[in-house]
Amino acid sequence: MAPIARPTYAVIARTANVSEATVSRVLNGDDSVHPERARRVHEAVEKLGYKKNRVASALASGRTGLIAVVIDDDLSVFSDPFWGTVTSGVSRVLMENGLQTVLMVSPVGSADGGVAQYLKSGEVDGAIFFALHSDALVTKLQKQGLPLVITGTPHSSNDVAFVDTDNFGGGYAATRHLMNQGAKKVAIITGDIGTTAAKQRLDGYLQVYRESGHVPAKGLICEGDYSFESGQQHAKKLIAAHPDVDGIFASNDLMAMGAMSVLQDMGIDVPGKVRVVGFDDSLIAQTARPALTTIRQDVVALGEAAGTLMIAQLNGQDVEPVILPTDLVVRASA
Amino acid sequence: MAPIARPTYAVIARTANVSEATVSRVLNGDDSVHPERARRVHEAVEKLGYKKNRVASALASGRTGLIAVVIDDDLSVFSDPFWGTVTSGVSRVLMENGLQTVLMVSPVGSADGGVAQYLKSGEVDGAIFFALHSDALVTKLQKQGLPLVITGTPHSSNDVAFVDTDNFGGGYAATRHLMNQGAKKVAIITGDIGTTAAKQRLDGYLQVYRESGHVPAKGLICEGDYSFESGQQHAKKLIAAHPDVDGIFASNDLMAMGAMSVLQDMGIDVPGKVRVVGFDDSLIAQTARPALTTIRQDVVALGEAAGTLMIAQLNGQDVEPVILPTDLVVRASA
DNA sequence: CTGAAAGCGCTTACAG
DNA sequence: CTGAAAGCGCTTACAG
Repeated sequence: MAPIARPTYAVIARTANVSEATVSRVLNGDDSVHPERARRVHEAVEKLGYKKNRVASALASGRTGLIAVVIDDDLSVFSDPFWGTVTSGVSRVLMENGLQTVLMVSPVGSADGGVAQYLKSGEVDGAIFFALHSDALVTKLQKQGLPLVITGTPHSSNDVAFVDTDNFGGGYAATRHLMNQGAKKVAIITGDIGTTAAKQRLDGYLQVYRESGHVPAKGLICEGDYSFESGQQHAKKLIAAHPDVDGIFASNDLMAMGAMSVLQDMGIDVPGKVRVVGFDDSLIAQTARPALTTIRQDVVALGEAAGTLMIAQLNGQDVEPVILPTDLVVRASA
Repeated sequence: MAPIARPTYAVIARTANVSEATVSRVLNGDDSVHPERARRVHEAVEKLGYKKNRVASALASGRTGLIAVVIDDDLSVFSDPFWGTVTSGVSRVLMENGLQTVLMVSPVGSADGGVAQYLKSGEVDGAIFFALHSDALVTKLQKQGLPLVITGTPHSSNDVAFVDTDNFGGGYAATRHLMNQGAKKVAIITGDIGTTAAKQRLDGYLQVYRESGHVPAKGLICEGDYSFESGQQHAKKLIAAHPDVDGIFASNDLMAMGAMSVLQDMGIDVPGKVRVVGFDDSLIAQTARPALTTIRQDVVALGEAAGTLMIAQLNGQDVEPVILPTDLVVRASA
C-alpha cells in the first residue's frame, strides 16, 4: 500500500537549478521565463517523471479542475440510456479543456443535503444539473458565485445558463405528423408532468389542436411518467374509453413501446388502426417492430452544449441559453 | 463571480474558544475531545454555516475522497445503458461511504496517456476500470500502490481485485436451453472477442457442444462486436450458409434483436423455426416482440460489488474476486 | 525575467 | 484530553 514517493517542485527546482517559482511558471505556461531555463525545467520534469500534485495546486490557486455533474434522481435514471449519453457528451468536452467530471447521482432534495454540502465545500469549480426537480439549490449556489449549467429548462426564471431540446417544437411535429397521416383523434401520454420537458411537449400537442380549431376530447390527455408500464396502462384506458382513437403521441419512446405492446396484444394494428409516435429516437425505436416513428433529439450534442456553456462561464464570458432542434424520424409505426 | 468568503478553522476555533487542532478532531470524529468543548465546536460550525474545505483537507491528509471510474472506450459505450447502470451502482456505494465518483470516459490507450497522468497525479484515492482493453496501465498503477478494482475479468493474471458476471455459466445456460427446447443446430454470435466476457460466453457455448458429443459445424461460430448491425449481418450469413439453423445464441440482447429483425424480415418464424437467446436482460429484451429469452446479469449489483471491493481495499482489507451468478429468463423467443 | 517569502486551510505527530 | 507548531505541495503578489 505504501505509495511511491513522488518528486515535488523542490526537487525539480534543484535539478534544473532554478527557483520553485520558476518551475511553477514553466509548468503553467507562463512564457516570460527565459527559454534556456524553461528547457532545463522540462528536462528535469521528464527525467524524474514528475506529475504535478493537483490537490496542492488546487489549494494554492483556488481552482480544482473538477466539475460536478449532478443527476437529481435515483439509480433508475441510468436504466434509461438518455442521461448516460448526455454525461458522456459533457465529459468529453470537459476533458478536452483539462477538466474532470465528478458524477453525483442522488436526489438533491433540499438545498442543504449531502450534494449541497459537497458543492459548497469548494471541491468543484462548477456544477451541471440534470433532471432538476426544484430550483432551490440552484438559486443558493448561484448566490455563492458557483458557475452553473442546467440541462433542461429551469422551473423559475432566474437567469441561470441552460441547454435544452426544443420540446415544444418536437411535441408539435409529432402531433402534426399524426394528423397529416390522417389521424383524427390523437391522444397524448405525457411524461412526468413535474418536468418542464413533459409540459412543453404537451404544449406542442395542444398547439396543433388549437390550430386545427378543435379541442382534445376529455381523456385523450393521459399523465404518464416516462416508464414502459405507464405507456401500457394508459393505452389500455385509452382504448377502453375511446375505441376510436387513431393516433397516440407518447412523450418518450419507452412509453410508446408500452402502448404499442398493448395494442398489439389486443390485436389492434399499428399503424393500420392506430398510429404511434414516440420521442427521443433511442435504440428501442430502431429495434421495435413495427419500427417506431419518433422525434429525434441530439443527446450527445446536448451534453456537449452543457460542457461548452460551463467552459465559457469559467472563462468569464456571458452565456445565453441553448435550445437544440429536433427531427421527425418517420418509420413504420406512423 | 466573487465567491463569498467562507469561514475557516481559525474562525471556528476562535468562536468556540478552542484550538484549531481541537476543531479538526471534533470534525473528524475523534472522540477523545471533552464533550463540552465538542459541543461548542459544533455550535460554532452550525452558527457560521461552516463547510470543511475538502481540498485543504486532502492536501494535509493525503486522502482526496475521490475514486475514479475509468471507462476504457469512447462515447459509444454510453448508448448501451449497461455501463451507465454499473456506474450508478458504484456511485451509490461510494457516496454511502463519503466518497465521490470521478468519471472518465476515454480510450485508455497507453500507460502514459491523459487518463494515466491524472490517476498518477494523486487526485484520486483509487480507480475502478470498466471494459479494459489492456492490463498495461493497471500493472503500472498497481506498482504505485493505488487501490484498483476491475469490472470484468482481467486479461493477464496479476492479482488485482475484480468483479464479473459468470459469463461462462451464462453462455452455458443459454446454449443448454436452446438444445433442451429441441434445437439441433445452434449458432453463436459472439461479442467483441477481444473482451474476456465474449470469450467466456463462447466457452460456455462450446462446453455444451462438448458434453453433447458433437462439434459445432463450420460457420456456426460468428464473431460479432455487440452491435445491432453485427447481429443483423451474421444472421444473414448464417441463414445463407446454414438454412437449417434452428437456434441462435447472441452474446448480448442487442445482437439478438438484430438477428431477430433479419429473421422476421425473411419471414422466418421465431421461435417456430429458429429459437433466439440473448444476454443481459436489458430493456429491449422485455419490449421486443416476441419478447426475448435471455440471460440476466445483475448489473447494479456488479457496480455495487465493485464499489464494495474498493471500500474494503481502502480499509486495508484483503479482497477476493467476486463472480455474480446469472439467471436464464425464459420469454417467447426460445 | 527571477527569487524569497507568505499563504492556501487543513492534519498530525509531539509534548505536556 | 489539549495546544503550538510544522508541514502537505503548490501559487502569487512583491520587489528587484
